[in-house]
Amino acid sequence: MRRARGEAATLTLVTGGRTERADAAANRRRILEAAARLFAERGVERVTMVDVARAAGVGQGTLYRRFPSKGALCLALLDEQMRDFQAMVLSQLSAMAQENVPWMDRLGWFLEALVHFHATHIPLLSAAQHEVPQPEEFIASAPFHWERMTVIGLLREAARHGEIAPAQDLRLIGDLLLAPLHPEVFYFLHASSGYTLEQLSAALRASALALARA
Amino acid sequence: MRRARGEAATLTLVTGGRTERADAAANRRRILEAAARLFAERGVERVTMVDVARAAGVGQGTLYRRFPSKGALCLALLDEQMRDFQAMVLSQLSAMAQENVPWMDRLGWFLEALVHFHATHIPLLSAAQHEVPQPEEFIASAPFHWERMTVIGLLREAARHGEIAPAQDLRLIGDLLLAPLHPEVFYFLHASSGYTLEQLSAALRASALALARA
DNA sequence: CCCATAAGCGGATTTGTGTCCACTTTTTAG
DNA sequence: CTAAAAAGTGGACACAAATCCGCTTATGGG
Repeated sequence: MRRARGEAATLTLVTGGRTERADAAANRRRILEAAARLFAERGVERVTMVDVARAAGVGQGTLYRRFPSKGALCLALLDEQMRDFQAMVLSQLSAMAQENVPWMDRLGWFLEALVHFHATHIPLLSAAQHEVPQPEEFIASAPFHWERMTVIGLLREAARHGEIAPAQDLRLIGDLLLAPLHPEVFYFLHASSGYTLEQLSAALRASALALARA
Repeated sequence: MRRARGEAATLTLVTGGRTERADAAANRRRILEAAARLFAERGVERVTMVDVARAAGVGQGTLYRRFPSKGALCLALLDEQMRDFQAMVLSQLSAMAQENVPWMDRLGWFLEALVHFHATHIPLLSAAQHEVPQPEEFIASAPFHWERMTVIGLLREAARHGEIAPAQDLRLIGDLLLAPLHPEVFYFLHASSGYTLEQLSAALRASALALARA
């Protein structure tokens, strides 16, 4: 497994003084659209990167320049698909703020929303997690990072408002709450072990309360 | 990614009327030893299957006949390395039974033992989980299955002895407790997020109590 | 011991992920 | 407008995981 070349590309984009070229931006768009279509039709595993490049009308070098691995391509798609979800979450949390909903109830709601989002996106989540070259890349990615920050943030606010004990290591509690949402664990729980989404949601809500108040 | 051929080999071994041939058994031994050595020296990722075959003095076809993927080889090694650990666990649980230790304390001890086992075997655990062709193969494997059965078993005994409420869905609680021990999650918690083994052990013990009594 | 059968063998080959680098195109400053 | 610099391109190529199948060997029954 060789050094991921996209790292260099990423650094170039970040440190360069120029904006992204128009042709490159258009190609990126094309690649993402082709990948989304092919993955939805055939499943990630049965689509090769050559397939994606062909469907996008670009060469392999172009594809890899932009997405250093198949896993990175999946993560980029996941990031896009999460945009709407994130907007919905922010909107709903806003509405709850207007109504002064208890923070732990907001957390419970968010965990349930996560369960449903993960359930409807399990193919791409699972592929993203499995296709990244380095094991820890998935958890360190932007989508999972956002989930984590939100959970920990809600816990912190709950503590600040006296709903839970402030001495808790809230970061660790947040991480423990999110562990079952790791794609492989989640797939095992939902698809293999047969727990319903309602069961999982209820369990996470109960966990949040139990852990935060223990 | 083509159909795993080892499935056919496995079925043959199970349904065949014959015992394993002596040469095949010896080759299997040789392969496992070579792999253990090379993986320990260079890390799983830097060792190719050709390296293992050469070191074992067998051909590639022989290697793959026995271990359908690199991940399966890792799992087999993990299974072996877990033997001593399992024996130690059984022995310790026996000793606790003699002393009538509360079941939840036994569970807490087991969870802590798991944390330590996972910490000292994270390279192989991580590789096994990441190298298996199908995402769910790891969790369904024998080592993880044993962990799961033991945790759920201890919870059930705790309920039977009135230490925790029996109405709980103990299976789900056990699964939630084990989620942070999934290799990728565990690596993230311990190596990336900086939680010590003591912190993780304490958190799992507290989780067990909180979840089971909630 | 012999023979038939089934298990087992291995190295050439395939496949998909990822790399390489000479060439092309876009952008910006003068 | 022009030239230089930097971003970007793509298809040949490398590599490691995995497959294939004709050939070999071990086993058990007669």
